Amino acid sequence: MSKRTEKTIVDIAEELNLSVSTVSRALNDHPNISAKTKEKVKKMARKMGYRPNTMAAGLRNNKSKTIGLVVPRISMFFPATISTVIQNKLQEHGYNLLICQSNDSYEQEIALADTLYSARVDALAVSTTLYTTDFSHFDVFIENNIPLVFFDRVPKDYNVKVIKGDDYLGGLTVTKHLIERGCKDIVHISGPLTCNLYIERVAGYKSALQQHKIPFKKSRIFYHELTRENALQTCEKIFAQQPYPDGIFAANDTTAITILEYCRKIKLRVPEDIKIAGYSNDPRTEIITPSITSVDQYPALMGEKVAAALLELLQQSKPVQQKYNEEIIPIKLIARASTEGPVVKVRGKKK
Amino acid sequence: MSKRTEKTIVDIAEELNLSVSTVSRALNDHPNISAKTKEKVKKMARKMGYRPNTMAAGLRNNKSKTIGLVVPRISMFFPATISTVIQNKLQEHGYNLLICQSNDSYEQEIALADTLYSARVDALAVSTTLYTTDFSHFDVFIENNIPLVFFDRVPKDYNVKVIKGDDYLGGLTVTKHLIERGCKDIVHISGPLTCNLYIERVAGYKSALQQHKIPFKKSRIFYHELTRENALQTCEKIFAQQPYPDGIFAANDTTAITILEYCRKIKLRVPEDIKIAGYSNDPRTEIITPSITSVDQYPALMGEKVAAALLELLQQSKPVQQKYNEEIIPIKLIARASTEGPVVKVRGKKK
DNA sequence: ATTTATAGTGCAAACGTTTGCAATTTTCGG
DNA sequence: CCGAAAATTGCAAACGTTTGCACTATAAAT
Repeated sequence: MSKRTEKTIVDIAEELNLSVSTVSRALNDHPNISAKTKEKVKKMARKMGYRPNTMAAGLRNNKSKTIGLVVPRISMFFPATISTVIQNKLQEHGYNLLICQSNDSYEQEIALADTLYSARVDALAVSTTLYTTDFSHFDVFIENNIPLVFFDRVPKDYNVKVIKGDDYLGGLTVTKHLIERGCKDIVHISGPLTCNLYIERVAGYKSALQQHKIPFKKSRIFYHELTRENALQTCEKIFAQQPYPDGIFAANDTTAITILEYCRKIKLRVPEDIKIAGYSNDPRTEIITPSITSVDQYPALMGEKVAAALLELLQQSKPVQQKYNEEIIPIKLIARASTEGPVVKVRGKKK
Repeated sequence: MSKRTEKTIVDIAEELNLSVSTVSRALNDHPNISAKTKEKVKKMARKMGYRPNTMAAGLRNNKSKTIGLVVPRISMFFPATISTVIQNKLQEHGYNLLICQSNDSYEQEIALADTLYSARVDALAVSTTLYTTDFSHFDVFIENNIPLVFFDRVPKDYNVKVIKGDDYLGGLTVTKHLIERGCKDIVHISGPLTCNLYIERVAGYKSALQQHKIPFKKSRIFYHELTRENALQTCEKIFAQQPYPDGIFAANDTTAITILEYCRKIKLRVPEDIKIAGYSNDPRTEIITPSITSVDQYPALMGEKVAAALLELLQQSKPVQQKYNEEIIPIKLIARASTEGPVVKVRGKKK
C-alpha cells in the first residue's frame, strides 16, 4: 500500500535492462564502463530521483565517509573555531562530521568513543575533557587502525598523532611580559592539573619567575575549572587580604574578564594598580575596556592541521603502526591595554 | 593474513552455540529471550570486545540513529549556542548529530541536503542561508516522511515545522525603545531581504516609526550582509554628510559593535550624541564600553524546542502529512548603556 | 498419558551496495 | 572471415544486522 518511493540501483537496472553491477559501476565512474552507458545510467538515476544509500555502501566497504569529532563544548570560542575549520575542510573532501561534546565529563567521553566506534567512523579527532588521564577508551580505534588525532587537550605517552599549542611557551611569555611591565607579585589562575594545557602553562609561569629570580609562592597559584563562578570565588580570596598582587595571569579569557570586572568593582585601576592577562584571544578580550592582553593560539591553523592530519592518515592504504607524534602550533602574545605600563628593566637572564 | 579483529554477532553465536537471531535478540533485550541467555550473551559480547555495527543495523532497519543539522556557520554565537543544546539533548536520546555548515552559500546548502539525505539521517534540522528562497532541495525529505524542522532562518509557505524568534516584535521593540529615549532620526542596518529575519525586523522598524508618526526615509535603511567590513563601509556613507542620525538600529551585534567603534573614532559620544542598538545579545555587547542594547532571542530555549520537535516527530509511528506549523520563541529587549538617556514622552499611540 | 498452551530458540530472507571473476560482445590485424 | 585481444557487461557472494515464521522444548491442563 504505502508506495515505496525510495529508488535503488536495482530499480535503475531493471528500467534499463542492465545488471546492477553495471549500474553501480556506471555511477561510480568505473573505467570499465563505456561512456555511453554511463551517460544513460546517470540520466536515468537523475530522472528517477535515485539517492545512493550511504549505509549500504558503507556496510559493503567498511567505510562510512564519516569522521567523528569529540570536543568538550562546541560553543566555546576556541573549539568552535577549530570545529568550523575542520568541518569545512572535510566537507570539501566528501566527509561528514559527527560532532559530539563531552561537556567535560569523562563518562560522556567514554560513551561517545563507544558510539562513534559503533558508527564506524573512518577517523576520529578528539580534544579531551579536563579530567581525562586514562585514554584506554580510544584503544579500540588504534587496534582497528582507525586514524586517531588528538588536538589541544591531548594525551601523553599514548601512541597517536597529537596537535597542540605551545602552552609552555605561552605561559612563559605571558609571565615574562607581566614581569617586564613591572609586576613583582603575580598570581596565576590555572585549570586542573589533569590537563596538559595547564601543566604546561604553569610550568611556563614558574620558569619565567625563576628566570627573573622572583620567588614562587604556592599561595599565589589557584587550580580549578575556569568558569566565571569559580573565578569570582577566587577573586574573593585573592582580595580578602593585603598585599594585593600587582599582576594576574589567568589561564583563560573568561577568567581574565571576570577578574577585570571584579577589579573595576573594588576600584582597582587596570593596568595602573594591577595588570591582567588571559589566554586564547577570545574576541571579548579585544573589545572590553581596557582591552585584555591574551595569547593567540591560531585556532584556524590548528583546525587546518587537524583536518590535514586526518586526511593524510585516511589515504594511507597500508595501516601503519602509529607512534606518538606531536605537532606544535605556535602562539603569539597579543599585548593590550590591561598590561600597559613602562617596560621595566628586570634582573635576571637577559631577554 | 591480516587478523580481522572485528567481532560480529556471528562470532558470538558460534562461540556460544546459539543462533545469530538469538544473539541479536538477546543484545536488544527482546522479551522472548530468557534472562539466562541474555546474561550469557552480553557477557560474552563484552568479553570478545563486540561492537555493534550501526551501519548494518541501519541498513536493515532503514534507520541511522543520526540526525542532520545544517546551519550557516557553527562558530557564530547564536547558531553555536543552539547547536550545543540540540546536540546535548539528542545525544541523551541516543542520536548522533551530523553538523554541517552551509557558509551561507545556497549551492552548498543544496549539496548538504543531498549528502544528508544519502546518509539517511532520521531527521533534519535546518537554519537556511541568507539567500535561500527556494526550498525544493528539501522536498525529498518531505516526500519520504523524514522529520524536517526549520529554525531561526525559515521558509514561508513550505509545509514544515518552523521554530522562529519574534523578529517583528524585536524590530518594533528596539525601534520604539530608541524613540522613547529621544531618537528622532533612526538609521536601520538590515541584512538582505531574502531572509525572513530581516524582512520582519524591518517591518517592526517601520511600524514603530509609523506609530510615533516619524516619517520613514528610504535613505535611512541599508541592506547588506552584516559583516564587519560591510558595516564599516556603511558607516562611511552614513557619516559622510550631516545631519548625522541620532540613533542606529543594527540587525546584528557585530554591526552594532563596529558602529560603536567607528563612532568612538570620529569622536561621537554614545549614547549622548547617538544611540546604538544591536540584535542577538552576543556576549560582547555586554562587555564593551558602553555596553550595547540588544535583543535576547533565548537561543538555549530555541535549541530545546528544536530538539523536542525533532524527537516528537521521530516517535510518531504513522507518517503524518506535515502542515506549516510555526512556533514562536519570545524575545526580550536588553537595554544597556548605549541607549541610555532620559525617557521621552513621545507623540503617537500610547505604549 | 495426551493434548494444549507457552516460552524459548533457530532458519533464512532481506536491507542496498560493491567487486572478483566469468561471460559476452566488440574490435581489429592478418 | 577467423581468431585473439580488448572492451564491456553480468553473476553471485558478501558486508552485519533484524525479524516473520516455524520449530522445539517445557509446563500446564485434562
